[in-house]
This record gives sequence, C-alpha cells and structure tokens, in this order.
Amino acid sequence: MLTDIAKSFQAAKRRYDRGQYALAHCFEVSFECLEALQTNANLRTFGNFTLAGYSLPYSVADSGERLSRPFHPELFIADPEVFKAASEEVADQLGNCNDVDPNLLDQVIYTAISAFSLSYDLWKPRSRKTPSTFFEVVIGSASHIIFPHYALTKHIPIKDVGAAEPVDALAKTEVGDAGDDATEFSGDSVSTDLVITNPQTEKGAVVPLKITTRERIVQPFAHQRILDSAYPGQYASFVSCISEVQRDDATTAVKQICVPGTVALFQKHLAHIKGLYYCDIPRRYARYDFTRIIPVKPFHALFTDIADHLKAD
DNA sequence: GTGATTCGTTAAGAAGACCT
DNA sequence: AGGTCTTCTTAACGAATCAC
Repeated sequence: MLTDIAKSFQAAKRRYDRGQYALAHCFEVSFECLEALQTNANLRTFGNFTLAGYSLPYSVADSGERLSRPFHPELFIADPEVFKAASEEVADQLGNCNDVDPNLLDQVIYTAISAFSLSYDLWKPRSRKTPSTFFEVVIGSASHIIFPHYALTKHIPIKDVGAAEPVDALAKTEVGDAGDDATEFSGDSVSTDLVITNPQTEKGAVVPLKITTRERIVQPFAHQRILDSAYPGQYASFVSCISEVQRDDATTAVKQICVPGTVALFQKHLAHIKGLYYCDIPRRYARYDFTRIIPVKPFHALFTDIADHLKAD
C-alpha cells in the first residue's frame, strides 16, 4: 500500500521540482495516507505529555506490528473525507488570495504532513528523510501560490568576503595563521530548504523546514550568521517545524524534546532569526521566559510574517 | 526523578568519477 | 548520452547521558 503512496509522492515531487503547482497533488497523497491508516491501522490514544502540572493527551497509529510517532489528536483531521474537503477549501482560498481560516490552515498542514509521516513510520520506518522532503514540497508549493511573483530557490551563493575585512572577532581567529590562501573558497553556497526572494527589493526569506529539530536547530542560526556576513540586512530566517514530540515506550508517555537554553544562546550570540513556527507548539517553547528572547508562533503566522518582511516599502 | 542535551544509527539524495 | 559506483551531505528517530 505504501508503494502507491510513494509513487504519488514522487509524481508530486517531480512537478514541484519543475516549478509546477503541486499542492493539490500533495493533499491527494495525504488523503491516500489517511485512507491507508484508517483501513490498515488503529488510531488510538497513547499517553500524555506532562510538564509542571500541565497534561496533554497524544495518540499514535498502531499497525499491530509497529507504533507510529505520537500525534496531537486535536490538530489531526483523522477522517479522510473531512480532510479532503478542508484541504480543498484551503487550496482554493490560497489560490484566490482570500483569507484562510488560520486554525483550519494549521490543521490541514499538520494533518497533511502527519498522515504521511505516520504511514512511513508504520510501513517504511527506516526512511527518515522522506517525510521531511514531503514537508518541503507541501510548503514550497503553498509558497508558489501565495507568492506568485517571488522567486523560490534552495541555495544562496556566497560571495567571497576576503581575509582583509574580517566581519568580527570570531572571523579574525579563523584567518589567523592559516596562510595566505585561506580565503580561496569560491562558488560556495548556503544550502537551505526554501528561499523566497522579492526580485524588486532583493530581500529574501530563508525558511528552514524541519519535522522536528532537536539539536539540529543550530543549523538555521549558523546559516543566518553566514548570510549576515555575506549580505548584511538582506535575509531573514523563519524556522518552520511540525512539532518536537517523541514516544517514550518505557513510561508510555510522550516527551517534547526541547533545548531552550541552547536556542536562547544561539539567538543572543550567534545570529538573530525572526521566529520559530510550529503546528504543535512545544509547551516549553511557549513560555514567556523563552518567547521574550525568540518569537514562537503558530504555523499560519509564517506566511503573513514572510509577506511583511518581503513587501516593498 | 525530571527536564535538558547529546549520541548512535539508518537511509535518502546529490555530485562526481569512471566506464561503456 | 546513459549507467553504476563511490563519497559526501542531510534528516531525524529512539536511546543514552548529563545536571540539578
């Protein structure tokens, strides 16, 4: 059953790679996943996430043989037909530049990505990369619709900065005694998931897309730091994720893998990014002591914030 | 014990080398 | 031009470890 889903996904990806509209095709893939889950697995409660007296129930998909990652049942549209109607509504409204119900948008994105991920967890659990590729295609396709006049790319070429003008104290220690040819890097580029550029202003929005981040959160900050050095003031990063949850089979509970201290340090001292955007906002990242350092917002705010950043003055 | 952080691992994809 | 082999990069899960 996953063979068909994988084929549909590859077809959608090929369209996307050619720069064609692929959102509806992605939603069809998610619909197929929901049907497969309904037919061949059992969606059931698993356990709670708890933090300081707060408790939130999570569910899993159970194939009898294997358990999926946990998902948030209130964000997840389990009924395939309901999802189909909701996703078509969202796609239509995006296409017509109408306002989309923000909560519906969050639910549709969360369900689309989660249904695909759950299916891979159950029937192709070793494929770790594929769900995130799907995420990339979904958001890239949506961006095509929302920003029809902006350029979408995946790489930003980095011009040579040169040792003569180190950008700061950190760079100074790098060039030091490595010899005169230490700066002979050319043709380098920052490889990201999605870059949206306004050709008028040349401003760009970098959108790292990750299902979960864990300690890999450092990458968007490092990229932003590089871009600040090569193109001061031109790029801003909007880190987009689904959730940070993980099953704990020993206690039949759900954990949210967060690194708040590390992220706060990156934001203060490595590079400044615009915000973290989650479908299922981790509880620890929603606390004021964290959000006063770095904004954490629901997923639907992503597109409006990018539009604000890119618009001509 | 609990929350924060890091590690170990498997696999997919991209790019280049080499062959046909 | 097209195959396939190798190497490098990237994604992200579950488990392990750290710090209080």
